Amino acid sequence: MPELPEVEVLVRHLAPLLQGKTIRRVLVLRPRVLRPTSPRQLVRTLRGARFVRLSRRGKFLLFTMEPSRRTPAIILVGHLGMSGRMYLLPPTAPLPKHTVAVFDLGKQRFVFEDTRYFGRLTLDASQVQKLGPEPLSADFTAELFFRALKRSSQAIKVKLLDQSLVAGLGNIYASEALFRARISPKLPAQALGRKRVHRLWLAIREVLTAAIECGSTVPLNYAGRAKRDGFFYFGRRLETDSYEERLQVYGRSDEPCLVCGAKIQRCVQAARSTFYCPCCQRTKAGRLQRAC
DNA sequence: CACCATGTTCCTTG
DNA sequence: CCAAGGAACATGGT
Repeated sequence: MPELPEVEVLVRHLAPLLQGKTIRRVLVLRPRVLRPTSPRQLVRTLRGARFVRLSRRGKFLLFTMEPSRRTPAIILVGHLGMSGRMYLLPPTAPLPKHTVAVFDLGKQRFVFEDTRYFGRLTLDASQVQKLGPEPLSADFTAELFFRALKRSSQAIKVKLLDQSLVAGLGNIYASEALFRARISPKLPAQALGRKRVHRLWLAIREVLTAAIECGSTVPLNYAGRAKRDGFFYFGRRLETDSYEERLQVYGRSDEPCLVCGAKIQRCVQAARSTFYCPCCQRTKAGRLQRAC
């Protein structure tokens, strides 16, 4: 369940639950997911360590740990990949099929589960340091964004997935932000003028903020086995009432645009699906079109 | 069997 | 150096 808002909501959920807890035992079931850290290395470093702080950087979770021995401060880095989940379970509960690692905390167990094993749990922070600015921080300015885009001929949608440009956008919110900014995903990044870049900059921040707000409002079941769990990620506030769609274009090909009614299109860019309204998100600045 | 999937990295080709 | 395309990683759901 990745992308910045999901990670942010998870971090806020986990932080108070882990705060101050000591890891009594470390169990690693999928060593590959730790790379380049070895299971032995992880066990040795984390056994006896205490959770001090949990934060987020892009799509990464950063666990600041107080070491058990007189060693340098520890940062444990987590990434959920496509299907990663982290949650607490009672020690008696059976471990899920695709468990990567388990931390024994005494009365509870902290579980990292990841069906596809694309995630990461490691002591290597090198990937984190390559990240661009946090989109919701003051570091991410429209001017900086404009200058970075000006240097790239890549399609803007593809560029938005570049974590060194801005950290945390993924395939869903990239499409959503472009729709909100009424910019075609196929435009070369450098073709965007200041005005559009500013609109996109704002749209990115709005889309992410709204998603975090939505996820924070809804009771989420992190450990639940539910297939289509009530993750705000998938669009609806709750499966109960409220038709309020959070996602306006993603996954909606052939459905009507909520603004103009035109059919939402799907295309493939960099081997990933992009969703957009061909009418609201035109390639050229252009003027009104009948369908809109 | 086919196709799709929230992510990232690596490789080849031009 | 850049960009694009494909494959890889691995496991599911529809």
